[in-house]
Amino acid sequence: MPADLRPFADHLLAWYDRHARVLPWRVSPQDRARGIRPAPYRVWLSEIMLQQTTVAAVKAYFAKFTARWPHVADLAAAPQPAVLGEWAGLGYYARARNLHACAIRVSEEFGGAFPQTAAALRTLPGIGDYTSAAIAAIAFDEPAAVVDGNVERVVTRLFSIETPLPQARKDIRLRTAELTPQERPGDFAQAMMDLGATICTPKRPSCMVCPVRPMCRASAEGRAEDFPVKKPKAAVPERKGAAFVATRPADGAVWLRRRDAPGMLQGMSEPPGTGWHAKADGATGANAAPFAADWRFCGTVAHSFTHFRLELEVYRAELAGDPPAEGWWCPPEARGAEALPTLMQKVLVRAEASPPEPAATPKRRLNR
DNA sequence: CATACGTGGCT
DNA sequence: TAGCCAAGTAT
Repeated sequence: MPADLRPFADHLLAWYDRHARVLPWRVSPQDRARGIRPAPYRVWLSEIMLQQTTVAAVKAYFAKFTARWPHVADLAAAPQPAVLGEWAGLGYYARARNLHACAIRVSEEFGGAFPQTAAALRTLPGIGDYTSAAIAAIAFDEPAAVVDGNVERVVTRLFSIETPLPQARKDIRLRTAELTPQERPGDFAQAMMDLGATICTPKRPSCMVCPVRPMCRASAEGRAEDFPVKKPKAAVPERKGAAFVATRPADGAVWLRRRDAPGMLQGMSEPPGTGWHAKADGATGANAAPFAADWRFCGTVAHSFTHFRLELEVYRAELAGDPPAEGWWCPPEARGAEALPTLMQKVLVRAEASPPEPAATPKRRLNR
């Protein structure tokens, strides 16, 4: 490390010693100094959950997962639907599928012990550049360059990097590697993320109380908020479709199926529905039902995904017997364990909140 | 390098 | 409110 960068890590770590956030998956810098190490399983699990996800949202899920599956072998032994069921609501469901696959590989190929280098961790499903470096640094003291969105923000401000993201990534990684100390690399990584989360925030950063302000070029120039520079995003298109909620009068069960096709919400549960088409394609309606029934329109559900906005028409019908389709009845008491993404939770609420009679707009039944 | 991939909170 | 943002990865 260049001599003029050493004070950065020292100042940051001194600040971290006093201001580290207390988090369920974290070992405090004081305990860490006493030789206490975080369990790699807990570090890994928290890092996967925290990908593009807020600390506040993760806490409850981390508690549920560690209570139900205390060790990686427990998770590896679980059926995938159970894992998806616990993950439901957290989003980015490929993470849950990869989490399970990773647990199985660690159990089968590594005897239940996570590999200890970033390079080896990087080969596991769901573990990329950031997560491999974070686990290696936090759990195994490897001085890896840990670069997440917080670090990108901190580093682009430190050096007033004008190159827009993602073009600037390589430069940011090299700068982070130079800043990272040989000692306490895990605390350093967590300190950078805490700094980004609490002081060096995207908007209205608290430069006046920042422990590294003397070393920050953007702050000196009074333009911290100008970084990182980002490439403008494309507008999100709108799509529409329909969902059909069949209920069983005897116990209020709803008919669900599994989304098997690769793509959105793969592996998750849903009431049967149409594909999601460009809004301009028009007509959905009860005619699109997967099987004939007395479908009643219940209103629409709007939901925003990262790359498109969706408007779903919701229909409901009571069924005497089983529908001629793949799926299963989910009684009310089993609802909580279902792998229902938030969108589908909204659909069920919409269907069940709608009055039973009469049909809002009588739609012709032209279904097969 | 660009795009697909969820969700909830905040401004 | 519409947009932005949060401890990214896979392809």
